[in-house]
Amino acid sequence: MAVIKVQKGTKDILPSEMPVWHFMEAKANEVFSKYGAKEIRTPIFEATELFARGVGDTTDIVNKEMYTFEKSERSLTLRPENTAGVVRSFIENGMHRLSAPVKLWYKGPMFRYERPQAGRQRQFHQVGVEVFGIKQPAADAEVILMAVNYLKALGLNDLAVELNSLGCPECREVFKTKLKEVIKPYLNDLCPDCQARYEKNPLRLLDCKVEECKAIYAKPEIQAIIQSDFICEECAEHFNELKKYLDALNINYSINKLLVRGLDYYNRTVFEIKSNNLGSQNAVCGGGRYDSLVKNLGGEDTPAIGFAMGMERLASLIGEKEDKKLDAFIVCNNPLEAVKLTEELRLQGINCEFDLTNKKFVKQLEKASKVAKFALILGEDEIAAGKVTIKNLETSEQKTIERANNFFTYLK
RNA sequence: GCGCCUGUCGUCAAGUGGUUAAGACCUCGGAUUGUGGUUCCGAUAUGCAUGGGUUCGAAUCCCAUCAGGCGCCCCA
Repeated sequence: MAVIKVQKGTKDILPSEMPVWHFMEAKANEVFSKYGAKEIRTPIFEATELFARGVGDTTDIVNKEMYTFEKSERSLTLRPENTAGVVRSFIENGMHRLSAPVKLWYKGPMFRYERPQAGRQRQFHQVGVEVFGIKQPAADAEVILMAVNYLKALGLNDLAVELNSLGCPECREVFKTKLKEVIKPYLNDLCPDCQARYEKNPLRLLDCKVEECKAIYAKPEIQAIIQSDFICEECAEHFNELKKYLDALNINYSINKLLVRGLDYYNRTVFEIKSNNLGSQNAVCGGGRYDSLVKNLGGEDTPAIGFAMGMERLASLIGEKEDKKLDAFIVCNNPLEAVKLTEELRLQGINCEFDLTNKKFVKQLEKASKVAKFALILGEDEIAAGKVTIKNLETSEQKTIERANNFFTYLK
């Protein structure tokens, strides 16, 4: 019989890995709650159109990476990211009428049909935050702060925050035009990808990793455009304000003029947080402002900003976490007494097990020493006397107490 | 979609053409009929991803397929 295996690019998260995941999830709730954010869970599939209109149909994510299927003549898609879904819910539930800001956080699986590699899977998990209703740069600062403090709470240092401003649609258009103008003479020397980008999404040109292209973009007249502060006065003001906040909050960051996020909905602030310990896929967090998305998806004109983090990447930076041992393992050769005592202890809030196969005493004790902090010995003598012997498996100390006791204080 | 690398027990592996495919961990059983985890003994791959081919002989060489890893692209 052929064995059925996990699908390419997907992974089981095994019991041994769960401590790390519980840790990430608990910290997310803890940290984001401090900022007044509430958790939201949206469906794993949505109308395909949501992503086409939301994420943008010039992006790779929408063009070639979506899991799309038909059902009852509807086109549905497994979510490749969660911002579009959260925005859809925000609109559908009239959240623009809530007192701004509306701060939402989420965690869950996302799906992209890509070639898997280190730090990249087809089903992966993101944890993220979206803040709606505030156009002031204070919101940008707070969102970045939430990301940084969450990473800190996970014990991750050595992370670099990169920042850029894409400007608003108007000034971006001006920039695109100028950029295309100055690059035009070299168009034929660019790599095929770049030639396509030139038309589709000129900002992405700057991301190219091909040496020949990089050399072209390094030319003085092109650098002059790239490094120029092309953004309009209002956008520049917004960006400067943000930087003031970050400085005041002692958040280290660097300006990366080449930072262009791959999703179409971003405007003004974009940021990324990178690690040097991840190999090729080194971004743990990406985010930015998306002031026109809510309106584009049919909602009230509502500014918004958010970020998402890849939880598998976080997990690999956090490393292994020890699994907790059971509080107690019951050593007893009378199965009826064993199951009764075990249930009594569970009602007292103690995690415990007994030997379902009723093996020999020594075997049970051996098992106890592997899986539990304490062995509770309930032998013929103890049963007759209404007592239980508690053995600390690390120190080997043991004492016999009345069975009527609450064991919680002895075992925790 | 493209390039490079890799597939030997549940896990980590040795083996690079010549008899029964090392070893370690895990698991299970025993030494040990109420005192364990650091001791000792034992059990566990008729098979080396799958299918062909070369050869007297293949885990080992060749081809194909499949799977995985890494890199490009893109992103978390």
